[in-house]
This record gives sequence, C-alpha cells and structure tokens, in this order.
Amino acid sequence: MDQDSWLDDDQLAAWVRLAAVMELLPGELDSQLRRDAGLLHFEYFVLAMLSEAPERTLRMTELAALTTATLPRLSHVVRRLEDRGYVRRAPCPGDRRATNATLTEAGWEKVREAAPGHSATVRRLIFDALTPRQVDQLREIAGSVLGHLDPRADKAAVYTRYDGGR
Amino acid sequence: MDQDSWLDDDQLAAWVRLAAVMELLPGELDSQLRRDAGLLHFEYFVLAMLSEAPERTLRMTELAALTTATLPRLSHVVRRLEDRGYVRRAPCPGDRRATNATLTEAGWEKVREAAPGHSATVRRLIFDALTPRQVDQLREIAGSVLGHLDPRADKAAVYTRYDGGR
DNA sequence: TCCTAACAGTTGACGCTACAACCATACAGC
DNA sequence: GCTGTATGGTTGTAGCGTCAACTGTTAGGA
Repeated sequence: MDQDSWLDDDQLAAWVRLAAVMELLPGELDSQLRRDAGLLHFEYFVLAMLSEAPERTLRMTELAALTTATLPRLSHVVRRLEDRGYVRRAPCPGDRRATNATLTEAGWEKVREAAPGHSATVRRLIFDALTPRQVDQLREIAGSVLGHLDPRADKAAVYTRYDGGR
Repeated sequence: MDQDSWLDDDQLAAWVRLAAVMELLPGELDSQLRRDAGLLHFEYFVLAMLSEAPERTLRMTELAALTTATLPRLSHVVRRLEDRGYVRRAPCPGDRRATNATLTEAGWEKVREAAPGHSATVRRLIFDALTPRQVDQLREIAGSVLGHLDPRADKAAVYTRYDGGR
C-alpha cells in the first residue's frame, strides 16, 4: 500500500463529486417513482427488464444479471411484486431447479404507467445538466468502469429500451 | 408528459450504464472497507470529514451537508460511531440546540488506518479504467449533475482531501 | 450406479436508511 | 415579555438489502 495508491488531485475532485451524486441520485429516483407509481426504482427496473424479454419472462438468474442484483435480493423483491400482482413465478419446465418470472398484465400496465414520469425524471436530473458531448463521454466512462467493475454486468448494457417499451 | 420527456438512444445508453455502476459501486466500497477496517463507506466518509475539520469538530447540520446525508441518518450513524469510541458528541456552547461532533484519537487512528486501502480501492475500481482526459470529463460531468441535483451538496466538493489526511 | 460438487433459488435474521413524530432552543413581530 | 414559527437534533418504526444457512436439482466422475 505505497504512495501510488493515493489519488491525485484530479482524481480526488472527480471522486468526491461522483460519490455525492451516487449518494443523492438513488433517493431522488425512488422518491419520484414511489410518489407517482408506488414503486421503488429497483422494482421498476425489474418490471422493465421483464417487459422487454421474450414472452415477458426471464429466469431468476438471468433477471439478476440484467439488474446487477444478488439472487437473494431479487428473490425478496420478486416475492413482493408477486404479492402485488405484477409478477407471476413458475417452475422452469426444462430445469427444475430454476424459476421463471413472468410479467402479468397488471405489471405491464404498471410499467407503461410509470415509464414516462421516470424517463422525465432521469432526463431532468441528469441530462438537462449535460451537453450532447458530455452524454457521449458519460456513456464511454460508465461503460469502461462497468466493464472493469463487473464483466457480468456488461450484459445489462445491451438492453437499451430500458424504459418499459415506449 | 409528452414525447420530449423520453430519452434518446445516446441518453438511454449512458443512463443504463450509469445506473449499473451506481448499483454496484457502493457495495464494493462497503465490502472492502468492512473487510479491512470494519467500517461502512458512509461511516468512513463521516470520520474523514471530521478529520479535515478545524479542531476535528463539526456541528451535526454542517456534517450532514458535507456528507449529503439527512439529519436522522447522520444522528444514527454518529451514535453508533460514538458507541465504538470514534466520535464524541457535546452540546454546542454558542447554540444550545446544536450538537458538536468531535473525532476522538481512536477515530483519527481508524481513519488513518483505513485511508490507504480505501484510496487504492477507488483507484482500482474507477480510475484504472479511465484515461486522464476521462477523469477530467468525469469531474466536469459529476460536478454539473451535482450542482443541478442539490445546490447544497456543492459544499461537499470543496473538501478535496477526502482521504483522511494522507 | 453412486457419490460428490456445482448450480438455482428461497428463507430468516440482522443492520442500515427513510419517514414521521417529537422535544428543546432560538428568533422575529407585536 | 409573549407568542408563533423556524431551526437543530433525537428517537421509534417500518421496509429493504446483505449474509449465511438451507433445500432441491443437475452434472461429472469413479
């Protein structure tokens, strides 16, 4: 742990700001979605991923990879979503260890209802403050960090129509 | 909520990657600090802010602003840190509503012990994946978003020696 | 075939955060 | 000086995420 593990001034300045954003943003997203749709951001994200999947169905493991969540976390969340009627779970015919999660009609309606407000919030909180050039830079930067942070998570980035099927 | 509240493709690609990073990074930081120093990232951040303050002392409200935390959250965290001997609370002489939090000697030692490993982790997870040019871009982007997200939080950015007094 | 290891998922307990309610102090207007 | 309001902070509760433990299933060898 020698000298060159320290951050230089530029890195430090970038990190302090990034850390503050990371601290504030999730709360803002949760708060808007909770107020307008009764969903947490992560719950919305789960529903959105299902809404884009073939048959609106995904195996829990795959859904976990797409949402960069641990399996226990996803299991709890999906149980709560199932209790509310947005998702249905069924054993996977091919592999009896696995569980398929399917978006119900009510879940589909919920995503479509929540999507516009959520998109608008993301745009307002992040992109209204950035130039088009900075949006490109952000995509590159976040992509590099993500690939470096968890190669598995790169899968998530292929899902571009994240907003629930506009 | 009309058409122009949607995100365009560039924005969507940037956002999906950023969201994934935001989901993964906090866990990684907590996990390293917890393993190596028995602290959560937010606890470390609180101790670090105190370590940089005059007299290693700050009022709760000011500390909350620096750490972009709500007052209830900070109150709970500081109580736990006090139980562990890292922080001491005392009524503020000037304003009897207020409470001053002071870093103890043990807290100072703890920050100094944890700082190198934490800095190295931040560098490894984020900056090793970026060019110097991208570090500048990230600082600008995060700064803009932060200023737009919560003007109060801009205060946090002035604290550059975030790592606990290297 | 049997036996082991890996995989898929669920559950329960514990810890942290958000929210609301609350108390005490300070301050401003009259 | 009194009253109303804003400020500073703490506490209790409910809800979500993590971790460890566990069940059931599949696959790979001897």
